[in-house]
Amino acid sequence: MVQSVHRAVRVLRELATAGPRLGVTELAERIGVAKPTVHALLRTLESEGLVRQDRETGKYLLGPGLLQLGNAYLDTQELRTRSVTWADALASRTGEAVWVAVLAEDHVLVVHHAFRPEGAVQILEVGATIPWHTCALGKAIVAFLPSDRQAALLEGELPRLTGRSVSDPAVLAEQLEQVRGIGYAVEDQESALGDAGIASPVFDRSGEAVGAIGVVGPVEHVLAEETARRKHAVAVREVARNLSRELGAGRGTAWSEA
Amino acid sequence: MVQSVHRAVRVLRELATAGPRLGVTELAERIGVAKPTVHALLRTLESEGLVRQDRETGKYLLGPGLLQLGNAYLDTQELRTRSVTWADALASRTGEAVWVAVLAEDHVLVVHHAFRPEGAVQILEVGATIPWHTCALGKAIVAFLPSDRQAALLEGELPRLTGRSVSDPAVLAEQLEQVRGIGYAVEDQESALGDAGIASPVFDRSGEAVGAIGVVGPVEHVLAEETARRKHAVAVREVARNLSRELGAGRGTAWSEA
DNA sequence: AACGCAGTTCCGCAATACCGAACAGGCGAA
DNA sequence: TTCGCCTGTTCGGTATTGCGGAACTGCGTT
Repeated sequence: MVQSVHRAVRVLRELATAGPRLGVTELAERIGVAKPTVHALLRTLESEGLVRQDRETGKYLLGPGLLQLGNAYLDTQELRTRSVTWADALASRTGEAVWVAVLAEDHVLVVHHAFRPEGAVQILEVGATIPWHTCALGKAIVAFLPSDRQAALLEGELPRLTGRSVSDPAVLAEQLEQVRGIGYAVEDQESALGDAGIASPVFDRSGEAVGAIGVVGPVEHVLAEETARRKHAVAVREVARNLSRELGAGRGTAWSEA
Repeated sequence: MVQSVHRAVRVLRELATAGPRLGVTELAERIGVAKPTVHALLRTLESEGLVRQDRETGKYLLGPGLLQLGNAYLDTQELRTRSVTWADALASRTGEAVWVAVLAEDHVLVVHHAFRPEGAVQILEVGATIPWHTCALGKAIVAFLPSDRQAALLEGELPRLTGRSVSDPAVLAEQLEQVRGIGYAVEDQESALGDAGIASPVFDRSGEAVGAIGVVGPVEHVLAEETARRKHAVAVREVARNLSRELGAGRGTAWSEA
């Protein structure tokens, strides 16, 4: 484990989470490293374009090179490239926005976003991260993970984003069991009030859940009446299954075990 | 300059540019570093989520952490957040897609993309990079840079992307002079056949050109007839000026010098 | 069955990154 | 204006740390 690289990434993370425009001194005490050390790291990162220095205040903030690398990641993500057409189809079939996501640590990372066909301005959510237990995408993925990883996630932090977030491991475990039974997961305003979602897991040739696809929208559209909800669930599950086949998953993978 | 951080970034860059899914050995000889060293770097980056290892082949590819950092960069980019409403307005006024970009090294980096109001599927170009001299955005920014940076860019590599790309420094210098005169730059299929663009620079309180905003679309829409072209140019320049004011640029900045 | 090549591990050397202390520049208070 | 305090920055000695040669292991091929 290379120490200086580890510290450099911590610097980037700190700039990303704590407000941007941090000074050398502030960064140094946040990370617990001597000031000159942080300075050297910053200079290196700056020469690579991953960090830039505000000429007026002398403070540091994230650099454009990160966006290029982030975009390069998206291109390597086979799930994303393969999901584009399926996501579009699902969006027009359901009339709702469609998200495709993968699991990164204990958060869900949105890698593709097909806009709702109709409707006003929508902001692009690619790159957004959400705690796994507060969204349908996350529950869909985790439900089909090996049980040791599942247990680890259930024991981790389970923050509450809204009054409806579920933070009790026992309740979540039960929900996951249910997801394994029906093949899709549901979120009812657990990450943002007014928003709901339905999602199903996507598998690749290894048989592991590599991500999930699902619809996201106003709770009135997605979950209001039972018939609409069922129609959405069927559409989502079907698309997820097709996408999985395209990624090389055999018929015998987890979603057919249910 | 911290050596191991520099090398770690080189690893990431190599994975981003050369095809993804590179092996340790291949990376080692590309970068000119011993195999065990690269291995240690990769393990560190993997533990940070910036790199992941394909379990089947053992080869390495970019990780999801990069997307999170790239997105965090976008949030720090004041130009982007401020430009959103202006870009939407410009898109509906002109009926074309609108891009907002900054200069990163000798490339232009798209930080915001407002879709064309009408029209079929469009792919999101945020994160895309284009050589500065092959697009209107790039010429608009460079034209108002300090003359030493301008000279450096003109002396650098000027690759040709299409048969219409301009790679002669003298011709480009003349174009930049013209841009300074009229306050906007034009691209005629210099980065992709069939695509054209018109862009104006955006300034901040320091008076430096921090980016550019402009329309991009089929050459038939953007440059076909003189009247439409002029209308677009006026709209672009006006929006760029308003955006600059919002970023704190005084009346006395470069775009009014022309 | 033997080969070659991949990713991985080990260990000693010394190059390298770390940090304490001192420097320079900008801002606010007095 | 002057002082003092706070930045970001530079320097150089120390020993921690990362480096790479050589050896190991497991897979796919010949």
